[in-house]
Amino acid sequence: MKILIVDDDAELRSHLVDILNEEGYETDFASSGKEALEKCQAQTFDIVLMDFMMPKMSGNEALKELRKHHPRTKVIMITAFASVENAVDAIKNGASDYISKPFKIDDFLTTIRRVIEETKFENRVKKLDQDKAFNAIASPIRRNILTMLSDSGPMRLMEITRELGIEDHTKVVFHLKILKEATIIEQDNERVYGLSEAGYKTIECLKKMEQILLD
Amino acid sequence: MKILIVDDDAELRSHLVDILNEEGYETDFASSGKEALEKCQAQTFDIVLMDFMMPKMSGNEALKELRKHHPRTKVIMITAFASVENAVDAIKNGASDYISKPFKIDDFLTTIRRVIEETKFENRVKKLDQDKAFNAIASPIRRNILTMLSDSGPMRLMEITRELGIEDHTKVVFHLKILKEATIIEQDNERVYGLSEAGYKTIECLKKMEQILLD
DNA sequence: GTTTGTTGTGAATTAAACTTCACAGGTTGA
DNA sequence: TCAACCTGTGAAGTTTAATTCACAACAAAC
Repeated sequence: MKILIVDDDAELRSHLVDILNEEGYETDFASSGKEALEKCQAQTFDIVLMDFMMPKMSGNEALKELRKHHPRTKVIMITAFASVENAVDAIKNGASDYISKPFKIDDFLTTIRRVIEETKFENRVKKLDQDKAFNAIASPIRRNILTMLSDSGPMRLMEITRELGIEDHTKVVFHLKILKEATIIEQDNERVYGLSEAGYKTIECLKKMEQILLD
Repeated sequence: MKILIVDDDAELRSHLVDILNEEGYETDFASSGKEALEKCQAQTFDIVLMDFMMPKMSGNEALKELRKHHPRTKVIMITAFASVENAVDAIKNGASDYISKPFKIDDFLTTIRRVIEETKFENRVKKLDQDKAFNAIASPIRRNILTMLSDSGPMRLMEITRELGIEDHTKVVFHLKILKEATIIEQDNERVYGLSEAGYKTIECLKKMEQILLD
């Protein structure tokens, strides 16, 4: 777990770094929003801990930029105790949580841990989705279905079945179900099968792989 | 099967087009090497039939260009009867076969059919290779092995086994064998496993897919 | 209103992928 | 030389994926 601490107050910054190091986290720090963005460009952090109030680029601006370019790193904002609206603002802009100054070390660590758990959980879910997608495109039949849907647009069950030259339609139903569970294809209310948003991305990948593998 | 006939002699050209159409092939024609390249750019041909001797861009030049930009379309050259060295030249430059002028229609068709059979065979083999590759990357374990080899360079069996946290090394052997059969990884004479040329391409694909699927 | 075609479900079977186990040759180091 | 480790094979067992079959709801066509 790599954590970046961003604060213009050198004393607080190094204090937080010490605490987190003691807990076994890998840390780095930045004294401004600009420096933080540069460090995030160079390496990948799991969590960024950022002060809301900073000179020049405000924490909120840096937050927006971060979420735009590194959607997978979580941001925790440090706000002044009084300003609830700042905290709400931060959440709206994509912060995972906020900590009000002054805070107890225990509360601080609890927040960090919770966000880490959330991150881990999200990653597990994404891994599962990925596994499904890779499995879905592992079968030649399913790849055929996908390229068909890509070339000819949405199709009905029996159209697909006949185009594939398969006699038993339940076999096709089986494969369509797998593609649907992987959210690669979807069915409209008239039961027509078509590529989903993720499906178009998958097709893109497929095309690239075929091209690369065929030469 | 789409065939492109390239010849500056309009009479011979339309004669060949007629013969091939009668045989049920889809045809198109061009009167110069330049025109042929343009047509190949716009659409994909399975076979290009090209006269060796043409004004301006020679058949040989056009052949080279074609092979460079469209390695999957086969080229059959038409040469003058006397010039054996031209035929040899054509083969060296990547032509699949050649036909000496004048020729009998039967011989001509036999050559066309042979090249078509070759193409079909090659495509079947490539399809099989592709299936293997997609299967190989369908397993999370094997994807882990690939990313490990990509990140850390070549590794020995037990290094891989321990890094994966697997107790039974024969399990890893099983997966390595599949990756080896898909020619994604290879073993040097000291039994160290490393990515093959196709392996690097596969990793590239994997990275792209992961990135696309994760967002 | 009966037939024909479409779109499914759920259980049973078959096939393929994966794992585990027993064993064995080869190398290294004490 | 003997013990410890690495690398692997082949068979048996387990699990998962894929196919086939029997059946059914629903719609359209005759």
